[in-house]
Amino acid sequence: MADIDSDIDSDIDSDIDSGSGPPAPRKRADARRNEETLLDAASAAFVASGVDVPVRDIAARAGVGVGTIYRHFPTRADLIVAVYRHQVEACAEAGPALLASSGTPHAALARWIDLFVDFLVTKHGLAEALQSNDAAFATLHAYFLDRLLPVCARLLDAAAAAGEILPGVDAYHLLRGVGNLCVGAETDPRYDARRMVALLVAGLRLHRREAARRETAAARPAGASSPPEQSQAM
Amino acid sequence: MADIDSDIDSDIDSDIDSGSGPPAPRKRADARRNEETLLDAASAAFVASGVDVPVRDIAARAGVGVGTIYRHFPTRADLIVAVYRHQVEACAEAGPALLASSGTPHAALARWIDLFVDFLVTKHGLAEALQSNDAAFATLHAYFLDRLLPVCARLLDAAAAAGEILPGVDAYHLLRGVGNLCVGAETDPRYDARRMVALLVAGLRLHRREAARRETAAARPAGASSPPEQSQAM
DNA sequence: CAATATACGGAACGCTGTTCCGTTTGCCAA
DNA sequence: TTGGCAAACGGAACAGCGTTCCGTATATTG
Repeated sequence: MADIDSDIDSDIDSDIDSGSGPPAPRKRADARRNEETLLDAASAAFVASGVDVPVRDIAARAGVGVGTIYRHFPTRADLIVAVYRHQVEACAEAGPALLASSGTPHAALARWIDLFVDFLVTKHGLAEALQSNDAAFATLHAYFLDRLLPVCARLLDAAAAAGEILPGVDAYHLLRGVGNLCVGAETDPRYDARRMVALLVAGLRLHRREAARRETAAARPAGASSPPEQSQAM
Repeated sequence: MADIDSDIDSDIDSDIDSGSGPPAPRKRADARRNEETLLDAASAAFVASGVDVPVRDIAARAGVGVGTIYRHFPTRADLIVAVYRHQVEACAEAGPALLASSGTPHAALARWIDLFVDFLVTKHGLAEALQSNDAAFATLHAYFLDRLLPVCARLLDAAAAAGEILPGVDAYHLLRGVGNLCVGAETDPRYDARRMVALLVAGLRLHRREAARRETAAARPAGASSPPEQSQAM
């Protein structure tokens, strides 16, 4: 499975007057240099010690003071987003492509989730950070949701429209569930997150029997309709 | 759904010479009193601020110094285990009971997992602590596994033997997956862990079509047997 | 009522994230 | 080229955490 590209941002100051807002008074040269250095250092530090590596370590790697980090990236989430921006973007863009190239919408969904899982699982502590409700990670949360939620929703809708999965599962739940299942995937050799995710994805498939039941239920007056199998677990 | 009992240990020093090992020279009265006070304080603090409440807060609640906590409970995990021991025990004991009383093994499994999820979801941060690979939580991990893994395995085996679920899913994976799905269930109102767990449990069901395919595959020479639907996601 | 082992309290240490300000440095205009 | 100033830097300093350690207090026992 081809993984998403993993090079580092090089278009840091590419917002040179995009036409809207205040003129953006152009940053100093050393500032731009440091920002790039910091991204490299952070990327390396994340690989070595996870995304929750001490700020001082990143600063030391980059050869700057801690103040410089906070000036460029007010929260840790901003730094994480900057480091993984390209990969998240690639994952988002892969969604529509998979929908077009895959046999069925469900296959596309499964493949896309695979991509997402591969990404999460190979970044120490990213999954953990994503579910953390620490205020420092709010930006991270927001960014991932902003980029990936629409993609996931579209795949989900397509699969539901094709009658392959049961409707009513929203993208947020799925994304969050998948993210949750990835927690600890790297540190625990006994645990295989991919397998559990596959089970989850399998769980939302609509099977012949359920589909039939669902149709007869739809024909009857709505209300106490008995939802499919997994509801017996509630 | 009846939840597990939630009273606090009162048989702290019930190991008064159980016959084995060194004579256990009987603790001082104030020590026993403090241990109980600490359990109460910790229980209250966990409810108020989650299981990762600062040690000092627990100490303040109990009216003791932090040293006293560490003397009684060397690691935070020991304290957590002590507080929730009864409930975990009850959950473990409910397994065989459910297997006997429920219609099918799969129903028993689903109900038991419900019990487990209800327990996890109502304890702030417990799920998070369970997957944390922080060394401080090793005891917690070990205890939960020790008590719940055999129960889960037995339910799983029963369901597999009845042909209701696909074999080859081991109890550790399931327990861990369910635990993972419970992370953040309390703090994120948009997320419904129970629903995702239900999906996961549904995912391991063996359906008519798959069962048939599985049988023909078993009849053929083993090796490149194509596993059921969810494998297309791998 | 001593003597002593046991347990207690909380100061102290080390490691975090985060802020803040004196100092340095790039930039531009004179 | 140079002077001045805004921008950026570095790291000391602060606050909050877990954990350790030891002088002090106290329950127990003879």
